Amino acid sequence: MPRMLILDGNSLANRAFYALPPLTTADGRPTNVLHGFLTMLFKLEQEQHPDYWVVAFDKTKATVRIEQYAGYKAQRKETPEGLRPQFDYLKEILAEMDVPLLELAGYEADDLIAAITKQAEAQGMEIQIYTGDKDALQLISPRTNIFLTKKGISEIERYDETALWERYQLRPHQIIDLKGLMGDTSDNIPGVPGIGEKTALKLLWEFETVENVLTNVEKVSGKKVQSNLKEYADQAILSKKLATMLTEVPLTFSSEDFIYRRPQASKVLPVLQKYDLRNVTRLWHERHNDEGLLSENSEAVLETWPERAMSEEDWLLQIAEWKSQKKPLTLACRYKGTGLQGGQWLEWGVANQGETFTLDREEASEKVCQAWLGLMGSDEIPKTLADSKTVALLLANEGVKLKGLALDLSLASYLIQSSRPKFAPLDLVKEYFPSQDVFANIAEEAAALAQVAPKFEEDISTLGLTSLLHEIEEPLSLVLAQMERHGIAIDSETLKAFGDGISLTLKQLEQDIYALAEETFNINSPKQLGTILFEKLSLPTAKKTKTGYSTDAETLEELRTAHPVVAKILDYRQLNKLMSTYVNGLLAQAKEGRIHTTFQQTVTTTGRLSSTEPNLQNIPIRLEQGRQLRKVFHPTEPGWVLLSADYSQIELRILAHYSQDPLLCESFALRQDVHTRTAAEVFGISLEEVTSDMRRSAKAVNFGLVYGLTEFGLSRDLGIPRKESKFYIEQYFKRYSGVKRYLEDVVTQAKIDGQVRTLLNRLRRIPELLHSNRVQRQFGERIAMNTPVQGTAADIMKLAMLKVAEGLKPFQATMLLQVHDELLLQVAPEDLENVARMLKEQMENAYPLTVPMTVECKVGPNWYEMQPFHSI
DNA sequence: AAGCTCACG
DNA sequence: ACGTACGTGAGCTTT
Repeated sequence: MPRMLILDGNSLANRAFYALPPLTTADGRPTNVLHGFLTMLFKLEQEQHPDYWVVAFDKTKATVRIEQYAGYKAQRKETPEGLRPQFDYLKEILAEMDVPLLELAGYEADDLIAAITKQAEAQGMEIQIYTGDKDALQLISPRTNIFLTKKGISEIERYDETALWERYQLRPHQIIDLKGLMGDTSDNIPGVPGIGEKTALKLLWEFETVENVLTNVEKVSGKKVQSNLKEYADQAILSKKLATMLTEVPLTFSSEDFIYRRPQASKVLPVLQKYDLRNVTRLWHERHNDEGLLSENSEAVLETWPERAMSEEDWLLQIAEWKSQKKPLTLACRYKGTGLQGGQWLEWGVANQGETFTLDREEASEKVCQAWLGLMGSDEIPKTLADSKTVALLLANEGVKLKGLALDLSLASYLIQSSRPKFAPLDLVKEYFPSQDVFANIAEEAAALAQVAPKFEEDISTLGLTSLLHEIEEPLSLVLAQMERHGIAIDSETLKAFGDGISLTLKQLEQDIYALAEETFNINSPKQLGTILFEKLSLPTAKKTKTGYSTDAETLEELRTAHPVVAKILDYRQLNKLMSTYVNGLLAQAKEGRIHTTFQQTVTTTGRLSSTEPNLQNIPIRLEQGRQLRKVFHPTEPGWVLLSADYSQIELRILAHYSQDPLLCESFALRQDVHTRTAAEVFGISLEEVTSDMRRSAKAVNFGLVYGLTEFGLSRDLGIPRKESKFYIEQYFKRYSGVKRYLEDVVTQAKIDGQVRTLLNRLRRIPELLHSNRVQRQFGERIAMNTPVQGTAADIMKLAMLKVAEGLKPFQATMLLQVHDELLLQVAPEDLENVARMLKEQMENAYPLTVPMTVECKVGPNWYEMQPFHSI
């Protein structure tokens, strides 16, 4: 079916104008709408592959509707100054892109859209309408879908009849009735006073149309509503009329007028340059690069793979055949609950060589289920999945260990483009089959995954990510599944008691603060707090945020001596954080004495893991009061101990390895305290002469290096003048010129490649390097400096986790948590010595660098009382 | 849903 | 003259 894209130029331009910051050309002409609109258009072009497209614009002044109702759109503000000229720029660019434009004196874009839609439907096209205007929902039909901009313009929500029903329980033709009753302030459609969306919907669910509501007005519940309906009956009818999009326009067009022609670089690039549209230009290039680099085929359409109906006997035979012939299977799974908590599989979709199957838990016999689970636990059947960690957890709930994982498509997609937000099956398929909209059933989902799999494999291979995927990320997902499933033991009683103590102090602090402020207010509200501190108490203001006064800890620390309430607030903040996030947060998550976090493996841009629900990677440690919390984490088995292993200075060691800077390398080779050594070099003194203050400064410099050092950042971190931080940085780079050269080189190369890589070849694209905004570009430079370092640390830790998981097998010990450069295990006391030795050995040698890696082990009865442990 | 604040590496 | 250290997730308030 040919596909037509219709864009509401005015509506989308307005959205873009308000959603985006005020960008301009070098000579000051506004361009934010151009950015927003064109970005969207390019994306649509790439994802939807239109056969026809058109952008409709209002041709204002005397519209037909003004004759009907003088108030119509009277409310509407004048087009803002920054927006008006952009319509002309936009039309100029669209013309160069060969995008058909449509406008007609006296008519709004709305009406043109309605008219085109009607004709296109008659010609049997599929129609997609893009707008921010909900009125368009009235045009929904089996052939026509509406795509509404959600927040800003970057997110789009698709509406068909089903989606509309789910959202409002209305049919498309009732949208005008809805507007008739509730009105629309932005279009100044009056509606009926006192009737908003909720009441209007209720009325329409009962009476279907405005006319029917009015006929049956006596049956309407609610006195006020009823009397308003009577009084404003005419206005309701008129409002409905105003909301109706006109399909009769004095214009005939043929589909020829709207044919999609591929935009020509020779015409488009110059006009993009004319308006300084560097981002859009970059997008243009990216699109063409991507097409060259990746095996995307815009014409690709999924094949329909037939589903075979299966009796119990068929299933048993089929499973036996797969097993004996070691057939590779692609699997999709529907389940209830989460993979982790009481999750149960409901349906499996299976795809194999052009055929698909559905295994339904309700229908399948016990025998078939057992045979199937046998297949899942078999190393000999290669499996392609979209989310192996969840599947592994679901199978573990059935007592089966997932084996034979051949390809995890979510992980593959993450490695190809780590910044891509979603990795659900549909998103994965859409990456190569952009026109795929929904899966009819689980079998079709499996078939789609099976067809997308070779494309992922190909791109993974092209990008040099094969071993990172198959040898690290995929096996790691199964290790993470085990860790999540095991969980970590927590003592809820102690935690509650801890919370009770905090509560008491918190109440007292609250009273003290109210007394000192001489009024009660919400201390948790930065806005109210700001008013009290900076207006009522007239404390000196230092920093401001977008929305008002800044009241963060750094600001308040400055004011500590200015008023006694400030210290109380700082205490309150600290305790309140402990109470809400940690005491209450963790208590809510504890089940049967354990906490099971979820490790996210496809979230960070650098390759690190993250931890959610709850986040166990940010349990307090820096301040003693919060650190106490760690007492509640303990081993699950009586008598066992917790064992932790920390990489020491892993990121600086990686920097040393990358840069081969002689001083930095030597420092590690000699196993010196690296911060003391840095201080000695920067201040030009001997190691013995370094004071603790000098060491502290040097430590901050070392930290900063990894982040992409700036004078500003260092001065803020150390609380020193910019001049001083500048001096430190200069001194540092004089002594450590190898580091300087490396950091310069990595940025230069990143600008050439548009990406950086870690030691294990993990890739991060850095589009920020091409941004027109200098701040953004510098951000890109810091990313280029930081990602290889942070990412390599993540690579090495992941590799170490695999080796440790393997090494733990002979022992009574479990891996519990990973906190970026630390692993936490629980161990039976008789195995402690051996496990600690293995742990240190495997971590230190996971991926040898040119400088030694060191790992510090600690042991204790809980996560608070950890003492250094040196194996013999 | 966005902004602020703050916990961790 | 600007606005900045890198990477996360959660709770709370305000819009």
